[in-house]
Amino acid sequence: MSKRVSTKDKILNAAEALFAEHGFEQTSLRQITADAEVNLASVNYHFGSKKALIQAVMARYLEVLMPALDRELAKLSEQPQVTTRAVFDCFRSPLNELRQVRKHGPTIFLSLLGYAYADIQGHLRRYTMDHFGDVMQNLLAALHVANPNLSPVDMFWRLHFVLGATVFAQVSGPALREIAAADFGEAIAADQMIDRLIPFLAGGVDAPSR
Amino acid sequence: MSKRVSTKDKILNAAEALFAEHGFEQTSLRQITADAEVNLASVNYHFGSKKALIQAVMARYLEVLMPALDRELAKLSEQPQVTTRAVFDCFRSPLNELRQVRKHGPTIFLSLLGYAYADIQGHLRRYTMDHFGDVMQNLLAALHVANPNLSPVDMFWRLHFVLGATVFAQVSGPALREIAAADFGEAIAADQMIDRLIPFLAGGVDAPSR
DNA sequence: GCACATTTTAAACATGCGTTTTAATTTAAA
DNA sequence: TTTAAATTAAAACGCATGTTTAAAATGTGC
Repeated sequence: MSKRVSTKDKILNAAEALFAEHGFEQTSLRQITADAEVNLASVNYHFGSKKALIQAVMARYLEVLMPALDRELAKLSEQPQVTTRAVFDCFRSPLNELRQVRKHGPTIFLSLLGYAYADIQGHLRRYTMDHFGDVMQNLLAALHVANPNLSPVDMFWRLHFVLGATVFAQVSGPALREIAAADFGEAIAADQMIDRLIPFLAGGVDAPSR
Repeated sequence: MSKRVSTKDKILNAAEALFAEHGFEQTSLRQITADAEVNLASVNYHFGSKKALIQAVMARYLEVLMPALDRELAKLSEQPQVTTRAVFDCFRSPLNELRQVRKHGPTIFLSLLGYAYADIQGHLRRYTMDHFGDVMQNLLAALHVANPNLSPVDMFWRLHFVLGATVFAQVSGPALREIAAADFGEAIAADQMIDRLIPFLAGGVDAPSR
């Protein structure tokens, strides 16, 4: 009944799970191909290199998320009033869409984004910025409308604090949830974290600048 | 005139600079020993292993910062009123002290903390938590006093959002400063970033929880 | 100045990595 | 069914890593 999965997709699926859990550099092609139950050489055959595989994994997500986020931001810009909170709420439905397509989609994507961002070598940073640059600009613009009192350079930094809090919480999410469960006897699902995150981010961006 | 520097210290100095710039995993013992101008084997001779070296580098910072931060938090707890902002200001003087001892001390320390925190394998996470656990608790307590309306579990998460924004901004600091300089023609020193960061963090922690 | 412990050095070791090669196999078209 | 292309498979390559070894050099106490 179930459709045959191509080698290419088997690799992508195994790779994204391992990347999200261990990062790009720490994940070997041997782990990936073992998990995917394909031959080691097939990665280089289908993708050319490990770098290209990483970019392909990211592309699968960016192609879904980017248009969705752009749509939400466009919708928002038609509103008479734009609050910081409303800007961040624009992320909710794209991420939820992603969750429907892929169970752990948002978690994986944000983890990937975190690792991509922390990537010093920059080949991924350049790649993601090429695809994310426009959305970044739209985000900055929307946040500026919501917060005209903040200087562009202040907003630039705050947007990166936002990104930092987000991806960091996501990357260390499993460990943190473990600690939280032990300390508070309360399990926190990944999709609940964004509910905790958004108020924090909006409060940070809306804060007076000194 | 200048004192002879021991091999051990030469290794520690070279290691911390490279760790802060490239992370723990991406830095090889060969890079470290080349920069330190010592023999490759001396790392294993003096420290036993790369893991032990990493912990020794962290320890040098923790031993300076932890007591200083504890002192500031204790001083704060004697005040009649405690605000979230005041809690975060407790970091200023310990970090400045660090800067006087080591020129790029705060930058390096926060970068190290970031890499340590992102470290999945956990040997460093466990190590740093052993040394940082008490301060974490004191921080949580102080923040709870400043913000009694927030539930412990909410505070737990927000503290980690804070940590995320901080270390992330620090780790990607060089690249971000580069972009900022290009986009705004404005160079931003590392020690000015904390002035931008603290208002953001305080605003985030003080935000309503939904 | 000698004997012993400490430290430094150079070389090799074992392991894991991304990649390439070459042959076997499967797939698809004629 | 035959033939050519696409894919899979196993093995090896070249390189970088952390670590270990054993000899040389240096320092130290008597």
